[in-house]
Amino acid sequence: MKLTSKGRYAVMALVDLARFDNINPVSLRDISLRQGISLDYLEQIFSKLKRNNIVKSIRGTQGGYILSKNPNDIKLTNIFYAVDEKVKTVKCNKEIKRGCNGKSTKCITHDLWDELETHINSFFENKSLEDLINNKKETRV
Amino acid sequence: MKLTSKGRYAVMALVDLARFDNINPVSLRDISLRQGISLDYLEQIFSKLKRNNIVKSIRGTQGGYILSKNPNDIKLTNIFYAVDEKVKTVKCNKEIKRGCNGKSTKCITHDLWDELETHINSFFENKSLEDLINNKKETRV
DNA sequence: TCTAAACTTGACCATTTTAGTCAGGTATGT
DNA sequence: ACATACCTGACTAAAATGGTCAAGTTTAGA
Ligand code: FES
Ligand code: FES
Repeated sequence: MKLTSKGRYAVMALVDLARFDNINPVSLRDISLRQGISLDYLEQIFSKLKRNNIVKSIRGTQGGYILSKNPNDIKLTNIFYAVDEKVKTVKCNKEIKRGCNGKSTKCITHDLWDELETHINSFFENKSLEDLINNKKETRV
Repeated sequence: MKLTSKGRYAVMALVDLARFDNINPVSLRDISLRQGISLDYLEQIFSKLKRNNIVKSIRGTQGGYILSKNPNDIKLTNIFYAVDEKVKTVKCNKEIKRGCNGKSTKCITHDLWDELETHINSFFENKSLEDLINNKKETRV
């Protein structure tokens, strides 16, 4: 059960972006340098963030990205959804009315995993970008 | 962020085992058939569970496994630890006093991921096998 | 004593996912 | 014009996953 780089980077990059003023666009090159994330990889991530209306892009010299909403309205859930970082704990496909064992009944641990999924998602739903930009100072490990 | 089969199967198998009486050993073959888990794979998992003192083995005909503790004393945490299903959300290595960026400071999202890790682990710490064997009836999806 | 059931161990492997790289573009402010 | 920065799609090495396979050892029961 681990967080992938895509989700981690997406949040990192957005926090970085949000910490700078949201009038002047921030270039991916800057984020790349500051956070140590590959520029090419960031581009992939931001294309998804843009498609999901989390950031706006401004092309050309002096271009970059800006948030398309208030940091308070961007929840981790939205970010993760945008970059396909999904929480998947049950094995079965809930769409199909069929358990992971192929039977029409749920397996003996289905409810447990479902509860876990809800538990994890609640964390993401209750955290916004705003919550992450307040403590601006980097501190010692 | 997803749960791996090893962790899922370990819990499934133990719930299955715990539902049967814990005096007579339950064979992996039975669990395999009931839960639709590969026997060979189950053997790998149970060897870990045994090393971590969660189950006891009884060899020979009529052998099998029994729980080595009261279901109430077996938390999901213990099971996951035994089969190396670890929750890993931070990127850095906490042992080494160094951030994921190589610097001696934490990255801007370190605290967030650390909080997430705690949040997820609390779920596992508060669930015991006992909690999972009460509702014995399989229900419709 | 023989045999079958069941645990034990370690090596092996195909597939999928991850975490990127690379190679081209296109738009735009100066 | 040209440098900067976004945009797009293809590609890939390495790691993780989810097993399988083979060759044991132990022990109950006929
Ligand atoms: S996880 Fe849903 S039926 Fe098994
Ligand atoms: S996750 Fe710990 S420093 Fe980045």
